[in-house]
Amino acid sequence: MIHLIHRSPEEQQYLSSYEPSAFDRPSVTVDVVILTLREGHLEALLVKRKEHPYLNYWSLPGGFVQPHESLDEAAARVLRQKAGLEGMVGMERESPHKHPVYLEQLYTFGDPKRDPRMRVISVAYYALVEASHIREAGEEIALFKLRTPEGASSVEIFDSKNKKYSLAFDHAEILGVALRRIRGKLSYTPIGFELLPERFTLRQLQAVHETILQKKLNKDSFRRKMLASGMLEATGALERGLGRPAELYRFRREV
Amino acid sequence: MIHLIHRSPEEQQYLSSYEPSAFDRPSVTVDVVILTLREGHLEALLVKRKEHPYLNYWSLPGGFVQPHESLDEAAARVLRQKAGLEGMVGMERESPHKHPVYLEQLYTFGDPKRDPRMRVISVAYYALVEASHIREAGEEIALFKLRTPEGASSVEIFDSKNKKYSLAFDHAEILGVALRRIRGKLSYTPIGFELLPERFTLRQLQAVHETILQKKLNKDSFRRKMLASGMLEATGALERGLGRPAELYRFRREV
DNA sequence: GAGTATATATCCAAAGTGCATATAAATCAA
DNA sequence: TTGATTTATATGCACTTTGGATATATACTC
Repeated sequence: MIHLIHRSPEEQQYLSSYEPSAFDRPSVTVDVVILTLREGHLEALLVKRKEHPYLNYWSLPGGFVQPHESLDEAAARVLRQKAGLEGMVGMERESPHKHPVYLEQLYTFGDPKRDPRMRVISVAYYALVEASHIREAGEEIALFKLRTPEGASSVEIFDSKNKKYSLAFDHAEILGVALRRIRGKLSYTPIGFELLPERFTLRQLQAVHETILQKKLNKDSFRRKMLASGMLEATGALERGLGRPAELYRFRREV
Repeated sequence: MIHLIHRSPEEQQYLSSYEPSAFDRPSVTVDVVILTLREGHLEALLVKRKEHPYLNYWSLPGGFVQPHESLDEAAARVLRQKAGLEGMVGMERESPHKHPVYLEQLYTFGDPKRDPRMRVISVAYYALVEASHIREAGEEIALFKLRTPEGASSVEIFDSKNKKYSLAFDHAEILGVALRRIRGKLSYTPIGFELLPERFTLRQLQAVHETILQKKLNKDSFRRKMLASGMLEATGALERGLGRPAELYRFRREV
């Protein structure tokens, strides 16, 4: 959306002689909160640091923004390189790539002391990923359960054996902002289906919302609200299980 | 919220020998969308550029993030230096300073080509300011009316004579994001009183919401909703005018 | 004091929500 | 095959919320 403007010779002269190193520049990174749902728990994908500072601490996958890539591109690259996922900002999931996931900018963190090495400003993103698309990699990359203590702004993480860990940098704070964002978003968008397969039952969608919001929802009014929103469309197919089969719905992305 | 961790001698050695110039670093600026309400119009404070590129174009007030200040501090500084306003992130308006205003981070813009000189990443903020606190400064700083064309994502600006101008850089886009943010926020927060004096009538608050949302609201249900929210408190004082005097309310910031 | 303007209170119908109950369609066990 | 069980879907109803109309209160102007 940059305006194309005519540049006078004077301006071109100015631009070509411009010396950018006049300012102290911070480093800029992107960190990506990758959220998924497993066994009724909201979990985040974390990577173990192999460098100082916070050596061996678990941290959000991230990386420096490269000179010629946009912030969105940097976030998508981190998603691809660290988690093997194709991310697309703005939930356009119908691309031909393997597993495009919902990706959205979250907030930018710039406390001067958030990294002891130097000034690092981090543009945080969050992604919603269907659990089956995530591959954990042993000691390097793993999913952690999230818990938000009452009234606290940051988040606690637990591994599969329910052992609690501390996060590197201000990443617990970033996770807290991500959880508050997605919870707020649920009140006006059924964003939950980003965590489900393409076709899903209303029950599954409700379970997703309940897990994220940490509270029970009324089944009937949830059904009515979802169907009335016009954002779901019945596929005709049925999900079989114990009891009457349930209609499978899909999100209407074209609207 | 940085974790205090014990640093081993090995780690301290690493930190002191760390050479940060290994990466190409972008410049980082903050740009502040300063919104106010005048004569039933939503307006933004803009400054005329005195340098290339976009010489003599109107632009958002902004500045480079300094090495030792946080992003919030940089935004507050821009507000102070360019508009003479005291900004406080998180709407804590009861500070003893002259005119603390609502200030909140908006979004971060990082297209590699958004500035023709070099890579500049801009962390945008928006501020809500009571019109009486804004001083325009002739040819340098002025308020512009905002208009969002149907379906467009960016914003058009008009001066007091209704002459239309083009904005520098991607600032029209930034204004568009700011307007969408504040409109969305109105649905769950009566943020409108940030644009009013400390004490105001329900009518005034409704007028603010109507101006921002560009649509008429139902008077009675607006009253009920506002009073039921528990966020307003009657002051006992009355606003006199033509007709029956109206109760003056104030926002309950302590809640 | 009459007329006007605006704020506040009351009333009612329409829509939305939480909850209870009824019905439908599958599985499972005899 | 039949009936109990399980889950999905449909229906009914009380309660709340909302939009809209109307009535009343309190100021102003003439």
